[in-house]
Amino acid sequence: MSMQRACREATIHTADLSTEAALLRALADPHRLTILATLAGTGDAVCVCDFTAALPLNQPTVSHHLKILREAHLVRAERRGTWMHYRLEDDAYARLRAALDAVFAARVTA
Amino acid sequence: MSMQRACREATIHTADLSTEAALLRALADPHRLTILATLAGTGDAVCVCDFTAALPLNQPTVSHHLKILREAHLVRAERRGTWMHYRLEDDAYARLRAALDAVFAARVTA
DNA sequence: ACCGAACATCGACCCATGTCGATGCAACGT
DNA sequence: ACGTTGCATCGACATGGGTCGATGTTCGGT
Repeated sequence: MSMQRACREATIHTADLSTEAALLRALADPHRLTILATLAGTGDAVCVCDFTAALPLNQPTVSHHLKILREAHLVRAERRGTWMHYRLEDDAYARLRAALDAVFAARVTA
Repeated sequence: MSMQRACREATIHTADLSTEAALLRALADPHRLTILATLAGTGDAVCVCDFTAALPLNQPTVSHHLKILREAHLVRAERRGTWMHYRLEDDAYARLRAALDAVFAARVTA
């Protein structure tokens, strides 16, 4: 036998990462990333009309993406008269960082 | 007029984030996260047979997920006789961190 | 050379998702 | 009260993605 009999057994990660996957799935779209980058760039609330004007999407599609980000608790909506303004949730970046670390800082038992 | 006429214009982020979205889309699956967490946890190469044994998926599906991670340059494959072993790409975590920062550290023009 | 084992690929299926037009709803002004 | 405007929701459609069985490919052993 010139080589070992079989591959050594490896300990498969057992923790459930479905919540992290759900959070990351909210990022898996270029238009949603553009929305988030805009909110992060201004650091302020942005009107929906600005997104519908700038993005190559129709208004219902923009609302759809905003809803996904809202349900992922990455953005928050607030009324200002007729207009809706969206801003980043304060812990958005931290929660995404934590999700990444939950995957890669998984040096558990060693 | 009791309130301002319209919402102030906001500068929409113009940079193309499709590559970042493609990278993050490779993460948007709980089983792929489990694979990555296992590779990060062991810090070594892991045999495909370990994944097929531990994951609630059939062998072709595991190969499919590994292919997605491979094409995203997050993992690397190497033969050891009959067995295939996968390991994390060295810059996997850094590239994901960079993708996140490309979105959230977008305080551009100010 | 043959066979078996490990993994990749293929084709198909089904569900999730991005997109849009049409419609509904809420708020403001007249 | 009425119409208008801004946004959300609905229904429909097309595409993409996860999953699996069947098959192909590569390698090692006999």
